Amino acid sequence: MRVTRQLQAEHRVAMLRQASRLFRAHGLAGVSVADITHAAGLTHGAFYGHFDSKSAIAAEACRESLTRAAARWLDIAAQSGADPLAAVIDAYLSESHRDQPGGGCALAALGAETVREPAIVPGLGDGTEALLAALEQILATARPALAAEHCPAAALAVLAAMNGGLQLARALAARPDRSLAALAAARHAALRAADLP
Amino acid sequence: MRVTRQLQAEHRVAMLRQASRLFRAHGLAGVSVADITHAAGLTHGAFYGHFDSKSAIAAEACRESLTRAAARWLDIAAQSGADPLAAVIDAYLSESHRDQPGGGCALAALGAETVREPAIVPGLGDGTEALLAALEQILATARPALAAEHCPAAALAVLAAMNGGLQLARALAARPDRSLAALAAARHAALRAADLP
DNA sequence: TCCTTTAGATGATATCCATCATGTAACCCA
DNA sequence: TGGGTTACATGATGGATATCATCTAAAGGA
Repeated sequence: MRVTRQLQAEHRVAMLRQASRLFRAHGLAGVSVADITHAAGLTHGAFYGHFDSKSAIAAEACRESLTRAAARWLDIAAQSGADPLAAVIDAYLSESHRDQPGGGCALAALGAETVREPAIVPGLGDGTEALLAALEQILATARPALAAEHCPAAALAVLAAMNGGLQLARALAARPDRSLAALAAARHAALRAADLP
Repeated sequence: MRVTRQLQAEHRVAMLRQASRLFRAHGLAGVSVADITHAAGLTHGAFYGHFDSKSAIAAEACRESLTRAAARWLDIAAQSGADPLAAVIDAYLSESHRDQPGGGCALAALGAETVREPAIVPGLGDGTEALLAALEQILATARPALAAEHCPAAALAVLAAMNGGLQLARALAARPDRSLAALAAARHAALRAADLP
């Protein structure tokens, strides 16, 4: 039953990836260790050789997922045309993001749950800072008129509007028109939050 | 062991109130039926005579808590001085609200979790609409220059910034200065979201 | 090639919990 | 005021799950 070092590393990555997806889709309590290992093609016995606990993999999944999201934002911004900031905001506050939490932002999907788990807080905090750093960078190039010292506050304001808007749209998902209105309103709020004070 | 009709009604209210507080403080999965009944001074046997299931009390707790929050917002706005909208936003994006989720907004504390529970979604949606209706009413009087047809969108934008800002501040709670900056930035974003388009 | 090490499978354990079943005492109506 | 109703307590149950223990077979160094 033993396995190549290469394969072992792949197993770890697979567990982390599946954990990230499953947690975002079903919440921390909605996913068991066995769910994660099975989704990665293993059994629950493989888990504790790779991770200390369920909380530990959740913390790592949050950090990694948000860090990757930050990189994706920079990509979107780099490949966009007229307004890189608007491109990122539009992608975030989209129907497809609203309807696919498993592939989406971990802050919106897990933030409320993870702040209660001390073992996960650092991972969430680091990941959130990664998102904010990406936003600051985008703001610095996309909004040259914005003074550099205002960029951190603007990034916080933009992320608040994005995150809150996505969750609002999900809370109103049973009322499709209201949910769409929430996405649109949050897009405006996020864009306006990046304006000069 | 039987009890006055009056007392029975009080028991129901007590369970609902404790459930609301406990769920917001510890999440849906972090609170058991026995936790709720014990917090209300009863045992778990009393529960199913009053509520159909844990999900049912959670749905009712969400609806009731948010409806009450909407009323409190109207109170704050009515009793405030210069800017009623700013008063509501300041109270929401305060350190004390950030640090006391058990007494705070159910949308921010439970939104991400409850959207995954079909039985709770209606309660959350209704409660969210109550918040939005209160905001629209406040906007209508506090921002007379805002056209009536823009009030719903403005309310959505304001609530998105408020909710997202609170969660962002909680996610960054381990970095006190950043957390405060998130509250301040979200206050600006929420206020600005209420400006004319 | 052989032996040690070890990744992962299988199985076990202990806990927790939602919900149901039953008992009892006391409210409330007649 | 007495008996039927019933709110709540106690106890039971079945399922789920985090984590630990053990086993085995193959990897990888000598």
